[in-house]
Amino acid sequence: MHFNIIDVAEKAGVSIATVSRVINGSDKVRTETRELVMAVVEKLQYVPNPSARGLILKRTEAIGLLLPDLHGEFFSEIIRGADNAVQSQGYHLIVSSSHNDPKEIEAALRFMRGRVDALIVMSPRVDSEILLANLPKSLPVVLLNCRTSNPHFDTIMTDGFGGAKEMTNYLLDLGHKQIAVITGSQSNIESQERLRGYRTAFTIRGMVPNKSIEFEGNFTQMSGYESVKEIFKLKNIPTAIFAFNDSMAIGAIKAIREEGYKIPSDISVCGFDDTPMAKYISPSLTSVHVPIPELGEMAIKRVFDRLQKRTKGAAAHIFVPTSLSIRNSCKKIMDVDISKREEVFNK
Amino acid sequence: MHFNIIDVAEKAGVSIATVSRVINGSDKVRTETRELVMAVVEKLQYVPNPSARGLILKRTEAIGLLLPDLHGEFFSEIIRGADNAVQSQGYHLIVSSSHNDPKEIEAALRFMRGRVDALIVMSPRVDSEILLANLPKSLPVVLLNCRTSNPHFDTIMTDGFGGAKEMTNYLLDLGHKQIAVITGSQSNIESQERLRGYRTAFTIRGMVPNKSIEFEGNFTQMSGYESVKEIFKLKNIPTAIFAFNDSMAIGAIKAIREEGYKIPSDISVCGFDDTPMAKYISPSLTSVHVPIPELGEMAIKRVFDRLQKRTKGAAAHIFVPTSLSIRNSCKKIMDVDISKREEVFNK
DNA sequence: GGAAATAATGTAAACGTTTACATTTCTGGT
DNA sequence: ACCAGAAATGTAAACGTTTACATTATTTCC
Repeated sequence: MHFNIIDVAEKAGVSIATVSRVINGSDKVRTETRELVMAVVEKLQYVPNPSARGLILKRTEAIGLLLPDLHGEFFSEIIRGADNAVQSQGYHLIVSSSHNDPKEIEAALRFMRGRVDALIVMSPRVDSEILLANLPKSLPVVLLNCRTSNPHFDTIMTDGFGGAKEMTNYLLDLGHKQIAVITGSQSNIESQERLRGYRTAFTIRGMVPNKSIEFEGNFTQMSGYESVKEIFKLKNIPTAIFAFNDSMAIGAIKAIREEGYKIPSDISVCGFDDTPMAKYISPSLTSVHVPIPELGEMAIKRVFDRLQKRTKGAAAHIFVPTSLSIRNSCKKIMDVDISKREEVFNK
Repeated sequence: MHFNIIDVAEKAGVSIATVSRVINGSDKVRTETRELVMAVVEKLQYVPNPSARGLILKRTEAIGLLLPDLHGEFFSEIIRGADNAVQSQGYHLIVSSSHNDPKEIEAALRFMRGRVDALIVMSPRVDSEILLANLPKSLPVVLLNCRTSNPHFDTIMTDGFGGAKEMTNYLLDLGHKQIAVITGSQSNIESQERLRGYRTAFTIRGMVPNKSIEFEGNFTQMSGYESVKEIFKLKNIPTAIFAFNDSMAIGAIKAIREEGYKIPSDISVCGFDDTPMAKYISPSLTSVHVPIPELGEMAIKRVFDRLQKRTKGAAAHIFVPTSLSIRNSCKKIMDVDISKREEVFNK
């Protein structure tokens, strides 16, 4: 039961061209007629049909945001940052999430084609390289934390390597030597980067990271919890646990306490991402700070730059630095403590 | 640089009608020609233009989801449930969030018009009644936790009243009498419902709720934290604190500990929503369980029923019950304890 | 007052589909 | 071999806009 431009034109006694001009604000149309038309528009509650508009204009005023399965606060913070940024430009966000395997992403991508003016893709799986290869090159695309050898796309990457290295260094400086990690899924490139950073921190000091205390999680609280249960089967309990996101750190903390250990006095724990939650749990969580909403915001900004041709030329590769948010979940190790549990795993 | 149906038709040596028929799977077209066409489609990577399609078909295969500002895990869980449900039907979700004031919602609504086949609206502000009144009645709309006197729309409401009442009862049964609440924004109808439930639990027992220990938060961790700081300025510290969502409960816990009190032995704390986080923090949080992803799922199901005309007739008003997830953050009050702090505020 | 310039408005094509209806091509029965 | 009927394919209108270009109305200037 919607009116179209013809209805408006008839009721106002003008041509559809005039109505169109009024609607689009542009051009010179007599104030008198403009007001007349606007009155009719108002009365009829006329809203231009976006399909018809999109068909001829070839733009939709929407930006597509492709996310993997969303757990925890991370992705909603991304959405928040992105949505705020698009709205300031009168654009809108089309979010498609909850797909991890390339097949689903492809379906989502097909859906997006023609419905959005630009695309922000977050596909952290290693095997999505192929997929990323044949992303539509007809629209601006920004890759968020994706690995690709294709230099054609703008990318934004957080420094997972540097962040993990810094955190590991921090723990080493506190005197920890047996630092277990709980990683994300093996096929997740962010997790890979963080693992690389973790290991590098050791090797830089001439130590060798102990691969037997690297546990694979999947970024959920439960996987953090379960990994710790595994950790406690070890002969020598590590003195610190580095979870590769905050959710797993929280799961880890629960498990550690169930085993009767205190944090940080018995075991230090830290996370990654520094989600809003981190500073509120107890002990407040030491974490690698990632500017999450800003990530979404930056991606949107980039996309608008492309859209408005402010930025032409080669793809940009933005590297977002991380920092340490040091709180109360990690503690300098007591020599006494170590002696009870230390194992000679480094020279 | 995209091909259209005409390109495909030409390359395949058939008419566009035939191509269309092949694309849409329907109708009788010779297997031979079908394969021929499909081959061309494949080669040209042809994807039908959704605008053109939407224009003539008047459907978009997208469902709009309108959310308020998203904080914490609640809304991302809603999205998760909804997205999973739409994907199983080959549909997609257009999420628009981060707007609280009616003006913004209206803009989002205008944007949605013509872009979606149905709408799910979550607008928990009291003053959005007007807005809800002139929601498009040309499409199926499901209202999620919205108050409206308009019986025209399908609604899904969680039983905030019942949940809060039950939780308050539980606390009263544990012997608590001074139960502070930290509410959401005053203008939030869910918060109002919960408050009503809280008060009712008292009055049912012939007690009168102490309004001076009702604190207004805004569903963020920080507001929970700050409310507790206020609470500790009181002469008589309540023995229990009931936060109207889990995020605020977490903020509250932090503040309580900073004041040197233990949970639950000194003060009991409970939340609302039972987000995934709740069972992992420590002490694990007693909370009113709300089936969050299921809420999104139900809304989508309802919308599809309408879309496929399986459900005609009057609007349905679904009432989603809540339940108590009892964990370790609340404790039976010791008589000794109360005596130290009790105030005669009920008969 | 009237030509020239300018401003306002109108006309019609185009965007890329779907589908009712028209046409062509097959099939099988005589 | 031919025809009826069925099956496959094609033609063209329709969906609701925008906009180049054409037309008409208004102003400006002598």
